[in-house]
Amino acid sequence: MYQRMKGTYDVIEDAPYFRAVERAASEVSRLFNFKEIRTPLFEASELFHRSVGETTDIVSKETYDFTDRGGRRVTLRPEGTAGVVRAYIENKLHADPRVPGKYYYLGTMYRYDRPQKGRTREFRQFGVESFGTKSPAVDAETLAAAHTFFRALKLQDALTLHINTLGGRESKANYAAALRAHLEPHVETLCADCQRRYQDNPLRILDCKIDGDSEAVQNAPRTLDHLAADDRKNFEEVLSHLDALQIDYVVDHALVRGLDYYTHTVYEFKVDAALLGSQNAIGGGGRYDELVETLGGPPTPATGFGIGLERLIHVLKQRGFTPREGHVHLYLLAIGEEARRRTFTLAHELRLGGLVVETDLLGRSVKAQFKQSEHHQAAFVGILGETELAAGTINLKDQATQEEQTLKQSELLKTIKTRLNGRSKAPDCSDCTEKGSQK
RNA sequence: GCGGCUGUGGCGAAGCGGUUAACGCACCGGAUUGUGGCUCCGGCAUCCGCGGGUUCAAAUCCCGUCAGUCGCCCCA
Repeated sequence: MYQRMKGTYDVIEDAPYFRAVERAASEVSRLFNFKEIRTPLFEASELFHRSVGETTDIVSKETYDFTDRGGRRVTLRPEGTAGVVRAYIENKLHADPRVPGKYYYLGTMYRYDRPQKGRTREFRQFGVESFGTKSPAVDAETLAAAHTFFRALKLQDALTLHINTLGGRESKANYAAALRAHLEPHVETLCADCQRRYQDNPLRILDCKIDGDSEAVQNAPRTLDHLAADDRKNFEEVLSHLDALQIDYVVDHALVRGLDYYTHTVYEFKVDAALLGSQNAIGGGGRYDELVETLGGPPTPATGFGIGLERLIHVLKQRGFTPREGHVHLYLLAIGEEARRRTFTLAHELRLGGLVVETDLLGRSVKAQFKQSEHHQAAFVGILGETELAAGTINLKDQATQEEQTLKQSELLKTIKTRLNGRSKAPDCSDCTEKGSQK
């Protein structure tokens, strides 16, 4: 038997959750006027290596790299930003007079990681990118979009926004140097990973789980103390914009992020560890003012975030969120061959009228047909036998009340719609009435 | 990339070396050929993730492999 590849899974029962979340994402994007962009699932390996960073965990051990039949080095996208930036440059979107240029994406990402709770090799993200300005208001606007998205899913009080700033290129470099100088006498005491980070990317030592609590790291200089005046002002403006929007946050000086392209504002959305196992980040993002230029475009500051959909859904489930499910409105039950021929065509007519209809196609016994109607959780069962066939009527049984009435087949559609809409709880018939009214 | 645990029908789960693989739920058929959900009767794993080994004998022991799961690293 073939089985799915490690770290992948089939979305079946969860499909309604994804639909709900994706719908919220596109709806929020519409409100904030982010245009949808769909970029390829794979790109030249070089693109990700250059943008994400050669020494990052993502590139050094988690990318899906392969050589295609033409000998090209190809990589399945591990995150969304690099591809969007590539498309931004290649399609000359910087020429668009609407600045900032605002885009959102929804799609699968691939990381060759060891799967565990909240982590698979193929996963989905909703992300947003805003190009063309350093304005702190834009950072705040993207965060407002994320906040609105979480609010739409009633998740805003389950998450905490952790935020920090790395400063611009110079501040970042100055800080890295200061950090190195501070840690120099302690290098020997650091874990093996951090000894490597000391060379490659000292900032990452700050959020190391092993050394993060050590005295040397605790007493390390803070990013804020090494910021250029402008950088500090910029960060303060982001925060004041968030205050103005009443978006809560925690300034977290140890927050560094694992991708090299970040500058200035960086942030993560975290949930209680208990909800997601050891994974507590549901999304993250920040500013990447150098990346567009690094990848060959004109100097273009930008900012954006990515949010993991399956982690989000995991939290939604734990909080009791249930997506609206599809319901079968009517199960048409036939007694006898002649009647079966009629239910077959009747089902079609009613579907054209906007009802969700099931009927027996296998010649099942009456008892078996009733069982099927239960399995489908049909709101109504329509029973058609010789008598009804001759009279042009049908017996309509309301599964909620068990009441059965005989009515004309021609009145079925109207009767069912009326009664479904009059019902306080599900089944929801908004879809069928919309379609019905268009006819 | 590293470590722990796990893998028996659609699902849950017993069996842990001795020969027809418990049981519960679900499902299917019948009692009841035009009205189901209760009850009763019957059916439903040529086989215990896969491959190999040990043994007279393996679902049960060993090795490998695949998958799941949890943790580390890191991130979504």
